[in-house]
Amino acid sequence: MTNGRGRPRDAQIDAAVLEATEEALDTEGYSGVIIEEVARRAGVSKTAVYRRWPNRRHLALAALADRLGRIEAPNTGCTLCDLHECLVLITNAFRRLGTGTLAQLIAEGADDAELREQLTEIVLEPPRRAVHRSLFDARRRGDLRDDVDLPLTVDALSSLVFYRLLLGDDPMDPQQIEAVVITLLRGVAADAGALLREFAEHEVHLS
Amino acid sequence: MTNGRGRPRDAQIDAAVLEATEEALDTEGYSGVIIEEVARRAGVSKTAVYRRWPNRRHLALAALADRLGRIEAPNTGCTLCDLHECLVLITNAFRRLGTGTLAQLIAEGADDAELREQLTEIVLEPPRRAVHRSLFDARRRGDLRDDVDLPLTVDALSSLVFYRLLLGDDPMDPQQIEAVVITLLRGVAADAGALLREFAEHEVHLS
Amino acid sequence: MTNGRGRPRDAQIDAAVLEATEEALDTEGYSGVIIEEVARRAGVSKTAVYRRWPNRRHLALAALADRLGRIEAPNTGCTLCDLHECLVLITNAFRRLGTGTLAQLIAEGADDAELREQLTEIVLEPPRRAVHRSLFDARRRGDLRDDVDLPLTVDALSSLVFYRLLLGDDPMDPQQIEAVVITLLRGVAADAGALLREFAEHEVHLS
Amino acid sequence: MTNGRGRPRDAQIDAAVLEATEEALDTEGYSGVIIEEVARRAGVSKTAVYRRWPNRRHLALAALADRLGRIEAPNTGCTLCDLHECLVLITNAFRRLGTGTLAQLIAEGADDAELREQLTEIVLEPPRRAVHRSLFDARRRGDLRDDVDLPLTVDALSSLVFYRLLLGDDPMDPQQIEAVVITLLRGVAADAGALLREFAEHEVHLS
DNA sequence: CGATAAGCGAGACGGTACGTCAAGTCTTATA
DNA sequence: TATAAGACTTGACGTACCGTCTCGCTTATCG
Repeated sequence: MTNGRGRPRDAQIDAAVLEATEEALDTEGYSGVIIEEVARRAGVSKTAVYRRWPNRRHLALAALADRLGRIEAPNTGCTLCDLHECLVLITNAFRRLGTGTLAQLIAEGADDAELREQLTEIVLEPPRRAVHRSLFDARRRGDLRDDVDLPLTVDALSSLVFYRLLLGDDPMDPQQIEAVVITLLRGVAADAGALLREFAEHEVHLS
Repeated sequence: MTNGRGRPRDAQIDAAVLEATEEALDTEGYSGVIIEEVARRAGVSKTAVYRRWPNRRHLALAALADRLGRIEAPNTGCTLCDLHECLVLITNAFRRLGTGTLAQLIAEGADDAELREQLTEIVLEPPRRAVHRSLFDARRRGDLRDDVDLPLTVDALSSLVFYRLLLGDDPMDPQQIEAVVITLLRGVAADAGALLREFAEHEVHLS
Repeated sequence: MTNGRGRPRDAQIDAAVLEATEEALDTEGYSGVIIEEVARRAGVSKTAVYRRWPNRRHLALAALADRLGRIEAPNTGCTLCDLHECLVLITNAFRRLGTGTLAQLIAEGADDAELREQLTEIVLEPPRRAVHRSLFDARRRGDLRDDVDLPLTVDALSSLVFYRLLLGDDPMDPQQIEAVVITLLRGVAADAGALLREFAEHEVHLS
Repeated sequence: MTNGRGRPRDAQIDAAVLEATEEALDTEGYSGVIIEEVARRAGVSKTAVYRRWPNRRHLALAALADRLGRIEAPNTGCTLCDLHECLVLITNAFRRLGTGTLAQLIAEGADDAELREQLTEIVLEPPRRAVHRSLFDARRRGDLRDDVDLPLTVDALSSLVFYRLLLGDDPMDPQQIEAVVITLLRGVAADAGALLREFAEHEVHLS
């Protein structure tokens, strides 16, 4: 792409801008991400910002992605444990985002297909994949009924987390997550009793 | 409140402005709600708009509320039917909203506690109440297990609808709703088999 | 005109509004005469104000006229004394007006012939007439040269007072007025020496 | 000051805006100087205007100053000629200003000390300086009495011009100026007769 | 005495312009 | 090229005040 011709981009600028953006996101929310201000705080010119990200939305998204990091699906062999852990991870990862930030980005996505795609890919898919992975393993182990609609179940589980983040007064706590996972598993498990016993055992070990 | 003193507000103006706003919301989304333009289209002055709603956000919310209207909890005596019907109603009510509108409003709520409150009260609570009502009746009939966490179950059901509206590629269709309701009910039902049989019967009658 | 039919106007309202206007004029200047505020302070409705004065300009002018009151030409028989007294009266009458008020009214007169006329008639002419009267008497007494252009001399004398009010850092004080009157009289007097001697005598009497 | 950093201001914008403002001033008067309109006519954005002048008042003043240009004191050696010429120059320079413009600016000065200062410095002082210069030279030549109060005489002469511009039905014409100058000089001259003879001679030469 | 004609307070209404803000683009000079 | 600085366009915001109009109510005079 940039094949060495001319002055190379200063990598420190990328970092400084992202940091300033994250800070703005934290303290003021998305609408507080004012490019001129971000640039000033990063000790950088507006030009340098726009050279890297085409607009505010993408900058914010980049900052978000930077912060979210990776969510890895746990794999303990205990279905209930895995799912519970998954949802806790997701909740925590998003918790620090101001409510508005994610919503705003979703909103902006309405006018910008590319953004929507990136948002999905970067922010939404990773947690979904983790949940999917856990359920997939569970099914392979024979823990789930054969007729379970996997994608729908993935949605059912992750939706609650996002819903509470976006619209609830506060995000889910571990007990609530446990209750939901148990309830839902009862609906999809081949042998719910066995799963619950296994889960109880693990909990004992943990405590 | 306004005890007849002074010239009364012209109710037609309220109506005209809301209509113009809804139209803008439909065709351009939230960011297309430009007060000056809305006023112009409603044949009304900007002042008249600002006299009623303090800013764009509140206007948009009012228009939304106006459009959403009431969602009434069905009461057929068949738990599965009720819940299914509920979710279908909600999905349809929100479907016509541009994706972004709701998200945008949620986002704006981050900066405006009053708006957030109204948003909850006006937009979010009504569907929740309908679902709650259905579940409440079901429990009274003894259809649900005694240890069911009702509010959490309400969330679990409504969350999926909103999640798909906000973040999904498209909203839920009736089949998917059915699958989810069945799955979830399996987790909370006192006697899932009975409920399913009843549901099947009703469906026969309908077809 | 208003032949007694209907409820008669409340004279107290006229007074209260004028007073409030004058106060506004004093403290904030013409641009501080905000009708709504004036009405509020007078304990009166906007309607009542507009029923009496067609607009802000006329209201302000009325308040000004109310305050200026009458300026009577002195007639001591001593030309220099009369003129001096005249100019002092004028200066004092206008002194309390905020600089801007008069200027603003003049400015508004550019768009409003009626206002301009009234402004001239009510505010500007009275002092001019007093000066004119003094000079006229002086000429009749034979104190002035026969070829003196009376209107121009009137202008020359009053102009300085207004100039200092409108554009100067501060209005004229009595010493300055004396200096000017003497200088100008030297130019128009039939026998300047005599007039000065007479003036000196009067001053002695006064002290 | 601006040491070459950043994009330099476009001088054409200054010019275009001032021109548009002057035009508005001429055709509509001060109240016709509508920033949005001026910007449009200058083919420039409102922001660009506000970057240069903090508000309407200052813009109008700048336009005025731009138009008034310089008034240079004549120096013919003939006191009467110099003064006459001075006043004619001033009258002409201001004649084209709509009556209201100057008055309005004076009025606005009441609320804005900075404006008042600039107004004095830019608009009022130059003509005063020209008159002062003429009188100063005259005194040096011994044409004036020794006890003459120079500043006051300057005021006496210029005041009439401004008075007629602001409050008169029309500005002074050369004959009137001549009459006034002669009258006033009679009051301050060391030897009025000599000055008048000199003046008469010059007039002959000119015709 | 009741109809008629104002006056009045409260406040909605249309209108016009204001000055502000931030986004994103463009133009210099410098590194 | 990249960068900093900052000018520039664009488009909307929310505010302020003007002068008008519409209510419901009060006060006078006239028939």
